[in-house]
Amino acid sequence: MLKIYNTLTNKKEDFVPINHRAVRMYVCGPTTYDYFHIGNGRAFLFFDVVRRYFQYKGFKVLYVQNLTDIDDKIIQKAKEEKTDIDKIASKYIRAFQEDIKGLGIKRASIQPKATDYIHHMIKFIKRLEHKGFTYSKTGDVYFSVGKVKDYGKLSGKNIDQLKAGARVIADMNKEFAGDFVLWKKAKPGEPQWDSPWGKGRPGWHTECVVMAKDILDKENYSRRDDSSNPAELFDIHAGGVDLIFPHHENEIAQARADSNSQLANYWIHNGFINIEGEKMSKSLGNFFTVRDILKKYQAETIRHYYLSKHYRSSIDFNTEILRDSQNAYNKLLQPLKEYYRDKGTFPQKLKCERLFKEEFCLAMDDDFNTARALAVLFELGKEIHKSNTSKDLLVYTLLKLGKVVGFFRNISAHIKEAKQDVYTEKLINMLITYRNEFKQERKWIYADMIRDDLAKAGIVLQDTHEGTKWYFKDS
RNA sequence: GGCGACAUCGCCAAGUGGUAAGGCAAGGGUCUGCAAAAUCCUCAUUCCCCGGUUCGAAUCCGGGUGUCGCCUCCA
Repeated sequence: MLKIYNTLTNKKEDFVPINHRAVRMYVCGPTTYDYFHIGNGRAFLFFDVVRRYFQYKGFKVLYVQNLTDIDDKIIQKAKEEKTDIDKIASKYIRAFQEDIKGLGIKRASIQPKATDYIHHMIKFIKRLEHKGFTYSKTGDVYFSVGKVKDYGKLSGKNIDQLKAGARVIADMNKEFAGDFVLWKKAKPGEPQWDSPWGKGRPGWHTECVVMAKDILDKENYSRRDDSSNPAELFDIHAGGVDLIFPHHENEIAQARADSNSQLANYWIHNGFINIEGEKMSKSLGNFFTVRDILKKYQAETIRHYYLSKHYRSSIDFNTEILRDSQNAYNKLLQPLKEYYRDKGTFPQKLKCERLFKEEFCLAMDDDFNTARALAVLFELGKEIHKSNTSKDLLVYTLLKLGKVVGFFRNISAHIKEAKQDVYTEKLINMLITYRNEFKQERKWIYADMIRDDLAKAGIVLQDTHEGTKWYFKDS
């Protein structure tokens, strides 16, 4: 039984999907005003693994990830670069898709853009207004948090505490510091849409609620038969811990106000990445973009790094830790490389070795304990070396389970690639022949010269029982 | 001021009542003309400190100490 830690209840709970054959997830996506950093990357990648695991278990997965393409920061960036927000947004949406792909993350089933939903949002805000949850002043529309029962349940806060909160900056138009803006009046020169409250744009907290509902409608995900579930629900709504408050809290508040829905049954939040013990964030400026890290490290290295610790813990980032992950991942790759070099292919269509599979699933079922799951893969790798009789089965199992966490992407192509250039291969084989001649004649100096010079060119020679093998240093 | 999390080998990191997974690094062996790579073996009687509960605690309780997060845009 899969157990998931639910922020809503602060407990590990048995996962019971709304539909027993399908899982619907909504994962908060990027605000597209910059390249995303490795902290964002952790969330995107981890929830990709969650999705893969559900698929591995036989669920059909609806994976929705929004793109926030209208927002203060985008407007700010557009001003700085003296261009308009569409250009900024589309540039970074494209970059987002590229970097996601670079990390080996599967594309979401649906990626709604906030600007495509402005009219839906206006309709939604009108409904909230009609039900008496809002107030408006001079063109801004606010949501009155105090009118929602259970406000603060997700983040474990109560309204009185929020009142006492020392750091809530007073917005003169707000009746209460915890209220949030649903519709923002446009300032001159800002992007704007017509609305019953004048020209303006939606506040950030509204888009996910509206898009989530609409998508379930469109996708024909009907309400659950029993009427105890009053509205469309996702199984999972996910994002980083920083989104718990106020973002997700406010989403729930709106859903409650609108249709007494809690939006999703399970709320999952991943921990932060720290730089030298301190939170990494755009506002602190101490961040690394995934784009830059991908220039130096392969996706699987980064993946290993992310998954080596439980997703709810915070995790440090530095170059040593990536180097460790690189070495670790290469170790995992080794038995596969060896197998492939011997057999020229990988085993197909077997069943996973039972014990390893069980151990792996036990780890993943325990609130996605990827660190424990990786340990199972390493044990499996070790076992492949030792085993004479069941190598095929074990190799197959390693490949299959590894893919659940996103490892071994295009592995056979990757191994083959190095040898594809026929001329290179001929030339290097020629040099190897010469070197062997020198070795026969015990002219070590010349033999070593060939080996050393090739090494400088990035080609490594290995003397083995079956003769001299070579490979490119980075493959 | 309010709320919360965490502290396990040199480093990273699982384990939440039954006697310390895994990875990196390190040391040793095999292989080699020497290397490199690979491979095999070794590597925490002990889990921040002090008390308590228990037949039994890294795990539960109480009290310290330390680190971090949220309460503001943020994954």
